[in-house]
Amino acid sequence: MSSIKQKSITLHDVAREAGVSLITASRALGNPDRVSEKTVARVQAAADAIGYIPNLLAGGLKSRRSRTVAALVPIISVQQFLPTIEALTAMLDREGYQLLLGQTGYDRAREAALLNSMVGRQVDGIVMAGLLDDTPAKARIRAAGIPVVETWDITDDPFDMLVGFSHLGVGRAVADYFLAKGWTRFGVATGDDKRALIRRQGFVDRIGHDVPTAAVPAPSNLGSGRQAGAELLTKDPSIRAIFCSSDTLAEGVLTEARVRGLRVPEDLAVCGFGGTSFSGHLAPTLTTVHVDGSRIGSEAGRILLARCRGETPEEPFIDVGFRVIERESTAGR
Amino acid sequence: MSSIKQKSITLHDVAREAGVSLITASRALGNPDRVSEKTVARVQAAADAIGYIPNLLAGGLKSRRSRTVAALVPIISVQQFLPTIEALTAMLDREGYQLLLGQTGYDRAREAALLNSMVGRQVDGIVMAGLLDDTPAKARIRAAGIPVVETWDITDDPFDMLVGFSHLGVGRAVADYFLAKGWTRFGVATGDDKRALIRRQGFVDRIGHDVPTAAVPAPSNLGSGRQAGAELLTKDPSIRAIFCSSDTLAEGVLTEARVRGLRVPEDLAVCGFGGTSFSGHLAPTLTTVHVDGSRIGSEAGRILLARCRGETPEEPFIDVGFRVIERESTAGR
DNA sequence: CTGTTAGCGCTTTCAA
DNA sequence: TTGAAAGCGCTAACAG
Repeated sequence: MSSIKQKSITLHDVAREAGVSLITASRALGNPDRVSEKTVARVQAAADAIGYIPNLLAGGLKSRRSRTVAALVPIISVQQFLPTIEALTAMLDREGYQLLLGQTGYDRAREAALLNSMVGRQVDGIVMAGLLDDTPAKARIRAAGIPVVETWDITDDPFDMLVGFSHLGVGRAVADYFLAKGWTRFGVATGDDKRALIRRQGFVDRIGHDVPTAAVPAPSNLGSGRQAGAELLTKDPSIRAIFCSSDTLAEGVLTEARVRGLRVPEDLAVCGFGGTSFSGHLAPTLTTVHVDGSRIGSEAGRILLARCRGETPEEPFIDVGFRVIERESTAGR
Repeated sequence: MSSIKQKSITLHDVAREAGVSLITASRALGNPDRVSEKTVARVQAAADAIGYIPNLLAGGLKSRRSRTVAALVPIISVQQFLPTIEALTAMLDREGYQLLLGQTGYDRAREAALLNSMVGRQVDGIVMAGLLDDTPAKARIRAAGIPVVETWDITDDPFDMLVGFSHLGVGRAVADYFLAKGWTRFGVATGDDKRALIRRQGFVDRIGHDVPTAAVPAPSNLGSGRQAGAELLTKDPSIRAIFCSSDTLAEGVLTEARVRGLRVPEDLAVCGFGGTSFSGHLAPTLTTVHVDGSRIGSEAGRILLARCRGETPEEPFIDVGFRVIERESTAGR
């Protein structure tokens, strides 16, 4: 197979084949209501017959709409964001938009570079996992007038639109829940990323005093979860309840507890974060803070597409909330 | 923030600012070796000063290179492919390419539609998770001369380039391993996707007779793994060794076995597939078939980029192989 | 080393 | 309802 691209079939060919002008062919395919039904049918037939595929770069150059949206995540393997990406992609696809994926690697220089690259690609919108970092790219995005949706976090000063929830609130809610259960000896197992540390902060604030903490590099995984669990249980064997910054981390703590002969929840209570589907199928089932990542993706897609169509979404600032789901790992009191 | 895009800063502005012609500015930024160092410096300075970001749509229209690559996966939440996507994205990014992500949803009509859309976006290459389905889009891709890398599978008749391994071989290897251990009562827990079923086929072939099988919908998860485990252990309590089509499924089977009071591996041996990082941190640690998904991504990126540069990769058909990693879940004989 | 010319394929604007 | 003209912002090809 040769990599030389033969000259492709253009709208010109379709027009000739259908016996109409270039622009009529364009309209027949793009704005069928502005052309007679008969003509539309003839152009459609011609396009199908010769296998025409419109060049979206050319169209986008003139119309200034690339029908492309950028999504930036730290690393794609951070499972948290997968349902969001999945829902976003599905929603965009339905409207003929495609998703450009970028990985910042938790690095603001790379984030800035990626954003510039996305601006250069004339994306019609940007969805961020998290808040936009304070880089020079910010000004360019504003200058270019590109709609942005920040997600999975909340702030008083959003760049543009936002779909998220309060991580501080999550930490507090878990602390309240633990306190309501009457426990007194707490620990935290956390990834070292910004939002996880904010959840920890909320937890500590509400508990009222500092709490033994094991921090592992983000993204956390089962192995680092076991490690964090081991660290906490070694450092302070009297710990009775552990708040984990992800369900995966929590699974590691559960595993480590089991290996050490600790019963959950009798000897140790464990709470995760994320509300992943697997959390309900562990043994014991895992208490977690559920966040509707899929909804974040579809809401973000919805308000972004609205703005792409030139509308002004009635509510460009959506708090999807969260809820503590009590399961076996903290039950029984 | 308004969605009206003000007229953007173009190369024209840079040229004027630097006091050179348009094309010299273009070369200074794109092919610096064809322009005097002094001019390059001046143009660079001008571009930086006014915050110029090149319009890649415009450049791509003329040069017929969009610096964009499409990656098609069934669903992004199928974890198997994440390391591949991650490595691919990272490699592309280093060369200034971006990744367009598409989800086929295991549906060939959607796959065909997505491929057409990607062709229309003038992608410079396509990476498929799995083999290209036999759709009309195939002919168009060939006609457009777009390089394609099929991954995670193998065939005698690849469309273009390929980086994968034999699923039949995986099934056989696990059967050989089980047989070498001297076991005789087998079961299979599998997702219902094509490649998982081929692995099962290889397993059954080598075992020499049909084997109790629990099939769950792809993508499999911890819950469906527990379900499959329950189904197998109920249907045939004498089962002694289970081959699972993913590590996640295997984790479900391990969990179900534990809940039922079965010891692994004493009462039941379990083997997964994928070689995910978590498999080594379960308790018991999970025997699995390791596949280097990250390498698949980087090799695919490498040969694809080579072709984008007009080179002919010396080896456009790479078998990355696999290997059975023995761990506690099948140890002890 | 630098510049001029001519488009890439499509859609907007204006006119019929 | 249809068409002609005029570019979108950039780069390939050829001159100078």
